[in-house]
Amino acid sequence: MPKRRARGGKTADAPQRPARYPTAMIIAEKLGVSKSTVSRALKNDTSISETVRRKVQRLADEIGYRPNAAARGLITRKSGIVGLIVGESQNPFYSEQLDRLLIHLAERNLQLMLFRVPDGGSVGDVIPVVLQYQLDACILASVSVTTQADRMLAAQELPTVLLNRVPGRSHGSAVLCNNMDGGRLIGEHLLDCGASRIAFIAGPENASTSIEREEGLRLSLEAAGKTLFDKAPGDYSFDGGAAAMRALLANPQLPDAVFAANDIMALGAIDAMRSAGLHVPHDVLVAGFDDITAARWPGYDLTTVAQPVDAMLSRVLDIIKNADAGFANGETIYLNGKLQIRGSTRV
Amino acid sequence: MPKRRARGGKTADAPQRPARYPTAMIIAEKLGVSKSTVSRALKNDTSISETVRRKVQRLADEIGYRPNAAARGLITRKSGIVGLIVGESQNPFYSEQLDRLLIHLAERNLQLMLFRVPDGGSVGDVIPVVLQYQLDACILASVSVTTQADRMLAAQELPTVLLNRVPGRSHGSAVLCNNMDGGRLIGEHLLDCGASRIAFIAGPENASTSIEREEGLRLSLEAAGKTLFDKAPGDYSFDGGAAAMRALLANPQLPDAVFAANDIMALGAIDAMRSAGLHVPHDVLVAGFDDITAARWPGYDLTTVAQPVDAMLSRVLDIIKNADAGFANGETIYLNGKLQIRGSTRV
DNA sequence: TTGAAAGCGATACCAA
DNA sequence: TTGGTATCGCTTTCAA
Repeated sequence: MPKRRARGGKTADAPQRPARYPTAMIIAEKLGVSKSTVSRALKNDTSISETVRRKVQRLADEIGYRPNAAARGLITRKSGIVGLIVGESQNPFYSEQLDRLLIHLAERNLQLMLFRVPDGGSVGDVIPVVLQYQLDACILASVSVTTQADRMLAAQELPTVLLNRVPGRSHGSAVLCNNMDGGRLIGEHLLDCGASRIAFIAGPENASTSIEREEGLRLSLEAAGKTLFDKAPGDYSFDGGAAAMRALLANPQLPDAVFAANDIMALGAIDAMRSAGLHVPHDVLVAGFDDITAARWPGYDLTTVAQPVDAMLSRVLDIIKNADAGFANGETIYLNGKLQIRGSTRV
Repeated sequence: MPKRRARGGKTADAPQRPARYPTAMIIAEKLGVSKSTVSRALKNDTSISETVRRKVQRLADEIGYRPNAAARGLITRKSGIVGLIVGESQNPFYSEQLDRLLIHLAERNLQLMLFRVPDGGSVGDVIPVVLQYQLDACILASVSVTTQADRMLAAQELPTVLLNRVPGRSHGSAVLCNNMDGGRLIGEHLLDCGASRIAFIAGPENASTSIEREEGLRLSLEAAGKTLFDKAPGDYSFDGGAAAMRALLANPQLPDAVFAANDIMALGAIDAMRSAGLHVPHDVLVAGFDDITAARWPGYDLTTVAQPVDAMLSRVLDIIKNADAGFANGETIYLNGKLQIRGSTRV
């Protein structure tokens, strides 16, 4: 007597529950071959006779067989899934970047799982969840990585890449836009335009991107024997940019150029100036950073630094692929942005 | 002699490969209990002694044990993952919606896999990939569902919900904003503002959302004994809205109000009017649909219909949950939007 | 309340 | 080139 089976057995005395979807076993039975053969036939790198390969392939296509990713991942220890951890942010730059990321991933047959850090929480809150899924790698963007989270990640065997975040003490890799260089490009350009009273609208206090962009701006000013004229704190949001601009306008002497640490704040700043009856670029030059779509809208026509998004993502995926192959990973890559001169600084 | 093991066995003669992360088996061994017990202990609904439960729980927390989602999914046939299929689109509305979706999912302990239909492709292209992952459900947004894809999905046991898409012949469910009613709201409002020559800027030709919004507009006009004054084709993009507006401006007589089928086109239309020296709202009233963030920017201050995003997503998740429980699903839910009156129609 | 054992569906080793 | 079999890590009967 055959062994008894708890579920879905194939013995006549057990109730048959039809599979919810075709499995390799079903194909094997229909074709009178072993499931090993079916498995081999469907990835055309292992030794198999062409006749059998085609036979299996045809039936598989016919019944719409798709190997179960979970089962495969269990044994191969590869899920084909990359995780992306994002924070709360209405910055359009991230959604534009996300769209590009999906394209890069698709090119390499990878899928994406998206994790969002809860409002007011930190990366550490989602890491336990992330780890349940056998991700091939994990990208962190638009979130600040606490040292605690840093340690949690370093303790795992999950290859991690920071996108536009300065790496902490972990052994993960990072790909960043050269923010300092970008800040310098803007500074030099504003000086070229004849500006002498240049103000900076900063992002959140601890945002490395903002700090570096400011540093680049300062360096270019120093090189020209000048200093930063004014500075207002912002928060990388449209409203924050507008508020910062109003703060700058409240001072007795106005700047003749403003560099906002990102585009969305620059747009807010422009709106605030217009409300105050000022004209861009005639009264004040304005520049941003990121080159989001709205920066190209004629109503703003914003000079900015375009982040090399595709190049950055390409490097991110290279790192993921190498980590996959078992190479040590712990590189930090800076890629230069490109100055986009538009109407907001054209006098 | 014990059975030979190919990999990672526990017999002394086989080479030991340490687990890459803690498993239930490891906890079981350390605690001298069976892995069944560990499994039971961690979901506190099965019968287990409180002593053992706490003991297991503590060690699990200590070594950071997280059950392998793939292995669990293999047996439970639930992955805890919901898929979202999106098309190519730079409409900010979708990224704002995505952010909300992540929040709704997190509340129910669900994760998200994101699939993007390749440019120029159709949903049918990604369905085979989607099916490899044992998703609990699948949401289709911002993609047109071909009848072919419709059939592919209907043939699967994958609960599917269309978001703002009119359901085809499949047995899937759909949640939509009441676009017709929204169009009516805009029409009535524009008439209230004294407009008499109302033009419409349409979305892509086959977009049901655009067709329905137009229909609502027409109904409200008819009710007032009027007809649509003019219409220009758009494509749901900023540039498309601007181009459509220029087309309207090229006609001998100008409209005194314009309703764009979505916000992003309305913004483009406003920019185009300003470039042409026209003033909004004094020369022309403008209204959109969606209530994206940029609609609130002071530079646009756009009157629009706010889609009830949270209510819609809430219904989507209810449907998913019910489908999960095995209830038949084939409902179509319309939720009314809310008119947001702003400066672009305030005279 | 607990443990042993049978799978979930696939891959990969080994021997034939 | 093929089939048999052991596993991946977990849940779930069934028996104790």
